[in-house]
Amino acid sequence: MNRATIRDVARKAKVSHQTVSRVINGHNSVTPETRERVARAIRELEYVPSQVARSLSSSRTHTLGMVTTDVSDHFFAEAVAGADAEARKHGFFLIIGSIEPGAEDDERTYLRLLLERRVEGLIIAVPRLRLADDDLLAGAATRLPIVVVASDIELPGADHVDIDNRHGGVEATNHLLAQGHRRIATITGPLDWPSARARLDGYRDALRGNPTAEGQVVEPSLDWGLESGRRAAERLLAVTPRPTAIFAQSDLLALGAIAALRAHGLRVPDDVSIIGFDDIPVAEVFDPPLTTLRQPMREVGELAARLVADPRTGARRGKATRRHVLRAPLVIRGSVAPLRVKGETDAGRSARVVRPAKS
Amino acid sequence: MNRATIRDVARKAKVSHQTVSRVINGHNSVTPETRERVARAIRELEYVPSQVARSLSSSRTHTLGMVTTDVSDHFFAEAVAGADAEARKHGFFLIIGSIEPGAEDDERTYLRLLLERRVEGLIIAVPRLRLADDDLLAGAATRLPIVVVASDIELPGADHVDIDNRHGGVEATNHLLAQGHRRIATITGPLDWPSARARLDGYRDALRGNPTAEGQVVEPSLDWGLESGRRAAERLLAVTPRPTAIFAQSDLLALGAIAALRAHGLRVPDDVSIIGFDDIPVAEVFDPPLTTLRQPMREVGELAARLVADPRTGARRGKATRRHVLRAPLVIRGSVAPLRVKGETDAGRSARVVRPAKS
DNA sequence: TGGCCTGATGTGACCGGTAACATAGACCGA
DNA sequence: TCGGTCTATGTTACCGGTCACATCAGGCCA
Repeated sequence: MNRATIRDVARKAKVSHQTVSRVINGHNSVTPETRERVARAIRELEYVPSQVARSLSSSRTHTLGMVTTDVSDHFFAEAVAGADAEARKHGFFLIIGSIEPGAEDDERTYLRLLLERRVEGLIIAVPRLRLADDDLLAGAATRLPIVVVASDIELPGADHVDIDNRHGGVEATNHLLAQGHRRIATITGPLDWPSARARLDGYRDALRGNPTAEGQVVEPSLDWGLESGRRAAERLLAVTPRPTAIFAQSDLLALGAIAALRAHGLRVPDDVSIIGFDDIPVAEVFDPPLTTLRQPMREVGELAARLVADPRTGARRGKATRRHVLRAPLVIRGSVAPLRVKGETDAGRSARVVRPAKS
Repeated sequence: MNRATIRDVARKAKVSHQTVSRVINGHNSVTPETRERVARAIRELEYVPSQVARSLSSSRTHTLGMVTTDVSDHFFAEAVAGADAEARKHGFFLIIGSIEPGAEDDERTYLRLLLERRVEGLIIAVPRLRLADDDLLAGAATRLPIVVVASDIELPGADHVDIDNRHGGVEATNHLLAQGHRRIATITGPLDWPSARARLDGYRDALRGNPTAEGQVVEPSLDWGLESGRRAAERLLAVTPRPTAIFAQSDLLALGAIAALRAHGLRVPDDVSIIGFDDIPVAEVFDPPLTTLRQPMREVGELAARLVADPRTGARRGKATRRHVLRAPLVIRGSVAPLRVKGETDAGRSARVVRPAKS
């Protein structure tokens, strides 16, 4: 047997289908007896209203779309969780489209599918978005609220939510400087990610702001993972003079680097100080506990969802871009130590001083 | 201006709306010229077909629903990612409903919402599901394919996908036994999770299977997290004689425990061996690298999605329950060491032998 | 007692597609 | 030359709700 419809219920309760609709939607002008009769019919027929039909006639889907980079990345998983929770608070469902690494041409397909489903708002959390000048996206921006997360594309009418990565980069580097370090390397994320570039800019800002710093040592990575951190650290070990501190742009990069250093008999933080970026759960129990910058990922997702779900934002459609930037606070633990001035080694080596770079 | 409809396109291209429909769906019997004319009209009007209307008339939504425990949990995030990828391969979209810890009464609401959206299949990954005898769920099971993940509820007609937790528990414990350990404690997950109970059963099986083992020391936790692991380890430190090895039912529990032991001056694995369960990414770079059982979480999600999306499975509707169990292979790293037989301490203490428990 | 307002309920159109069937030429073999 | 078949296209109903409006019975007031 097929699903019961509103008319089946009506027939059974001996009322019109419109009255059933009224009962379902909790309308007031229905007699208690009628209401009860309809309710019973609904129960007996196991009637479940069709959101599909409802959407078609009311042209409201109560659905938000979110396109993200692979959700197995902790950052995005948290953002999705936050967005989902917030969306529901506003009466929306979240459809996510998680883009597999490598299948980036999915973006457009996804966007299209979401638009076909008539989502009422869109969250785009794809840092390496190549849809910047896509007409599909631009067209969408004129008819529904869009929030862009962690990306620097310019999309007129869309809001942007991001971490203040540049400031984070400055803070991380300054923390190392404040501990007396002067030869500070950085392991960056993939430089086609805006966040990686911004953190690198912050690192440079901080070094430039401190005349005693000894210039840049930049190790870019291909991804944000452990193995990349390990490899980057291996390369840094070959640098002379060896840096005394490392700013790793993600916690996984930091942990990978620590593992590599340990494998070479170097202790953290005694021999090399390391600061990460993220504050993933294990950062705290690692040995040494990782000093890092806490990214409020969940809040990013929540804010994004609030912005698309909130009618006041919707009204902004087509207006100028607005940027919302969340700070990543410094969390001091045990992977950064003051520079040892054992009267030698460091001093001896720093004879070859590297000038701070211009750029 | 409002969204263009199929009839607007038809008017513009001077054909009937049905012809437009044919073009959209790539039907064959359309003249190339007509096709081109329609395609142009579509482009000019920026027409995007409405999946909503399409679903209503074809009664196909191409949507799967997945209800999960909070996706910020690594296990479920991976499962969702796997399910999403697999679903798309079969031409389905995945709507997830992530249940916040604490708001477990959401389950029913969620299920209802998904059914209202006429999902064509359902993945239920809520271990502590209290919907077992819910008529809503039972009714759903008769009309659409359902796969239950990591839960032991009996749902006639649904497939079950799970990790072989009991066997995993046996393997973990046997590995410790094989290294000479006899006093082996376990830190369990929350015991209202079937997986936690199954792993505990496995632990018991293994101890019972080895007559020289010295009985059970069970420390249940309230959740799977670091802090719980830490606290459980604290409690284990008070046990005399102190266990020489610990089977922690999750990696986070294991890492938390290691942190606590370290804080008390005990070294892992020299003083205490620890084995985890999960194989989260950082397990490998931890100090010591964590010996653990690798849960194929992504595969679980993929399999679940395949089962609901595959028409052959759909045909099974209403049939008996089928169970699919995936093995969690042992990953040997550095947190388990052979029992030191320093000729004393251990031997001395083990004077007070504890009989293996009955249960 | 009639007119008007209000609350409860019913009627028919409509949302934007698809499905089923109808129609009109073109081609084709007998 | 004619009926049959095939191809390209059109017509109309229908999916299951909501919306706007119609109707009808009381209650109230002048």
